[in-house]
Amino acid sequence: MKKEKVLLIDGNSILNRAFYAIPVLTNKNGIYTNAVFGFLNIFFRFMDEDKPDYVAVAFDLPSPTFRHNMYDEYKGTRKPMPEELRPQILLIKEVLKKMNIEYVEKAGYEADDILGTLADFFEKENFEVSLVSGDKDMLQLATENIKIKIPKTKAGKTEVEIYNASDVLEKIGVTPSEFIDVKALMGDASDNIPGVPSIGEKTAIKIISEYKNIETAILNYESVKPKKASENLSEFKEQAILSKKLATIIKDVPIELSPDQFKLKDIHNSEVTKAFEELEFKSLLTRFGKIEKKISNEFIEISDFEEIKKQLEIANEQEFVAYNLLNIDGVVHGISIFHEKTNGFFVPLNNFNEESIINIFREFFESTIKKISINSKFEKVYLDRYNITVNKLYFDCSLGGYILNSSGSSYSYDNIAVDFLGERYSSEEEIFGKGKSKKSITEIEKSEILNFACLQSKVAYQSYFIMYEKLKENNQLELYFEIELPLVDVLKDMELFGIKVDKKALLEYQKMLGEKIELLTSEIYETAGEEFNINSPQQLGVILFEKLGLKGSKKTKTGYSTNHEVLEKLRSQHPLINLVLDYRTLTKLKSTYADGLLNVLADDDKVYSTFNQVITTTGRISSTEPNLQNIPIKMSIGRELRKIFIPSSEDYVFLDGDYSQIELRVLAHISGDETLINAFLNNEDIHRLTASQVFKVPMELVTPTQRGNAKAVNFGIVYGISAFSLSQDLKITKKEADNYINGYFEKYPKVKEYLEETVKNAHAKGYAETLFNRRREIPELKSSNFNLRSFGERVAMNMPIQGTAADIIKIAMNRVYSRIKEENLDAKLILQVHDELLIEVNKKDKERAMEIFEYEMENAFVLKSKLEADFSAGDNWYEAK
DNA sequence: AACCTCACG
DNA sequence: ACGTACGTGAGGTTG
Repeated sequence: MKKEKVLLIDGNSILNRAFYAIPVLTNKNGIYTNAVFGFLNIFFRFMDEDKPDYVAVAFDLPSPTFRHNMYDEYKGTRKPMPEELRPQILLIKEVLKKMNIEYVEKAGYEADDILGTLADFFEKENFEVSLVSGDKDMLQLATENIKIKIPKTKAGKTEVEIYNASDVLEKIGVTPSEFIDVKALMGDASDNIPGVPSIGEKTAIKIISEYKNIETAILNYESVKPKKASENLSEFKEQAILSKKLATIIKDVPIELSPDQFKLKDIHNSEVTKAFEELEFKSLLTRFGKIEKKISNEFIEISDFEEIKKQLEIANEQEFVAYNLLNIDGVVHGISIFHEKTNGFFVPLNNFNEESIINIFREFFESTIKKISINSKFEKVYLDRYNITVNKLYFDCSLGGYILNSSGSSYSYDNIAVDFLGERYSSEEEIFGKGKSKKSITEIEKSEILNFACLQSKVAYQSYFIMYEKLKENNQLELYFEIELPLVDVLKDMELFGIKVDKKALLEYQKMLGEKIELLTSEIYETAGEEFNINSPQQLGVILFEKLGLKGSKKTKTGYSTNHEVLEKLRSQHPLINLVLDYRTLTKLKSTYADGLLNVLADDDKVYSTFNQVITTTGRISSTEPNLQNIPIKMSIGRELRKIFIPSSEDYVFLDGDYSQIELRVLAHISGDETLINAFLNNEDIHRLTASQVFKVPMELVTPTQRGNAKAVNFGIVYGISAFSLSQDLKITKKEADNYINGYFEKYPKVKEYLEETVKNAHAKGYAETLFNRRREIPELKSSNFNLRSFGERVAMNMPIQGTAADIIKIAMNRVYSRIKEENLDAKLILQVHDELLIEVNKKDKERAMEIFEYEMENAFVLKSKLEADFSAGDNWYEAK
């Protein structure tokens, strides 16, 4: 007969592990839920994988009356439990009760001992036992019938290490019972097992595998190696014996046990569903069938042209219609449509029918029906190749999700469905896989593709109504409809137009770099006395700090730090350093920029970047493939690269507009600080002014160093300043940095007030916001972890400043874009670099375009501190800036 | 995939 | 006492 299976769970250990693996989560009532959520995920994973018939969970329950025994004395020094975790112990127990899962606790006993007792009991009852814990200590319990399973988080995925008795011997090198002695020798601070000094895991395993137990090892301590271990083994033998007692998990906790009480029954009941809804565990609700919809025949696939036309006629009568282009890695495989009057339909595309089918949809796309979509910029860019302009794109759900909370990881339909509909559907990754093993669409069952495609437009349609209400409630409709949605078209045109590259010049630049790098490489090998991979920080570290013995190394997680800051300090110690620094500069330029740009250069000698509108937490846009927002400018050799970016033909020139100090102006405006506002109104040199204020010298006597330091202070203020970081940055003492900051706040008191107010507000509301009501949730503020909380506070100070600046330039982009259209100018907005815009214009329209450009940038919004920008024109990006 | 480094605002 | 700047994207090495 097949053995019955029991799943034993180390409640405290798994809850604890889950707590630290998942960022702090709360439901809308502010109840902490991350540990419970993580626990349940692990629990259900083992339910699915092991399919046990019986389940038991063990918890610690220390008893106050036990305080005086030796065992508890050692427990006294354990760190207190974080405030966010404590209530979750009760919570998980409540949830387990609702799921009819039996948990076991006994005053004065740790979960370990209860698990030992349970495992032993079930093994004797002839069960197959799985024991899940985050703790290696459990390995001593492993037998051929008791498997210890340890979940480990690797790269966001949970992998499980499984050990039976022979696995322990194979992987650790000792038997399970010998593992007790290993642990006793090495000790464990968190369990307050003293161990034997100087013996760590490696030595302990070596000793025990040789002598089998502590007692024998002590008897033969003279022959134990290494010497230090031998001495300590003798000197601390009592401590070693005591450690063994502490490390031994007991198997006879006095509890009444019968298998029946642990038999699984009715986990998926309405009580649990209610609890999960309350806790907002939407992804877990799926398994309870409540929300999950096994969609069968709900959606239809259509290929017949006449039928498509008929369906589109119905769509044409609706007020709102959601559509989706099924996009897998940039390739469109079909179109789905959803609205009130249908269940949704999907039209597959292939190379042969694509053009004719899209032409059938043309009328729909160009019609005045209000359209709802998820990733509309991609779709607009795609449809442009058929010369289709989507009209009345009314709502884009990815933008909606982003505005409602900019810290989301992605706004794909599955995430939107969970967040706004409380429904869980398979993500692209779940269906197709990822990386190398990503499946092609032909490998997926047709019905699944049908579902996947139709659900996207269905989710878009249904989410729209919910998002709209939330945007309204948050006062974000204007941000949505006046700023973000119009920007889709601006960015779309920027992506479509691209930017022209002087390929010949770029190739020359690449060649020049290649030659210089080659020379430098041999020079470096010669100076170092050997060949090594200069690109490897590890190898470079060995050369610098071991072979050459240079002083002043800093450590990273994996070895020596060799970053610019460290190398800079070493400059004078060895001629190799300068060579390496130059090498770094040149290889960076070559691989990231010269090679990188050539790799993405299209046949028409243009690069077509993608501008992502829903990535950053502050409201900025980002640029990828290629990233055109980090083209070198600070160093002259890098800056040269800007000469390769040119207008698309001879008749055109670049116009460049660059906001001056937009973030500090925003700070002046929001805080209302008169000194700062007046300085900006008079276009004073703001860093000089700050220097004169902080260092108490007249403006004209400010030294370049003072100005530089003041500039760093100004930056620091915007980033959410701390004296420590400022001192690091300026290489001064913390005390001096403190003085700078105090001096700053003394002279700009309203800034101080504002920053304090903002942090206070963010604490109260849980989010920070810009002048235009863009929000960023900051859950870190609730953390009991000092670092996380401090980070939250810096973010709370920075986000409104960086974000408002981002809002303003977006407004400017929209206006410049529409003015160019209205006045029919032969001009294109082609680039945005956070505080800078680049326009390409036909020389005939240059003057008018410049007028509009200047006006719209500087009047995008009225700041008390004024918006100022610098403008110039040129035949390439280098000249135009 | 994680980490380090470095380009920009 | 804690351990730090804010926001990005890309290329290279390494386990």
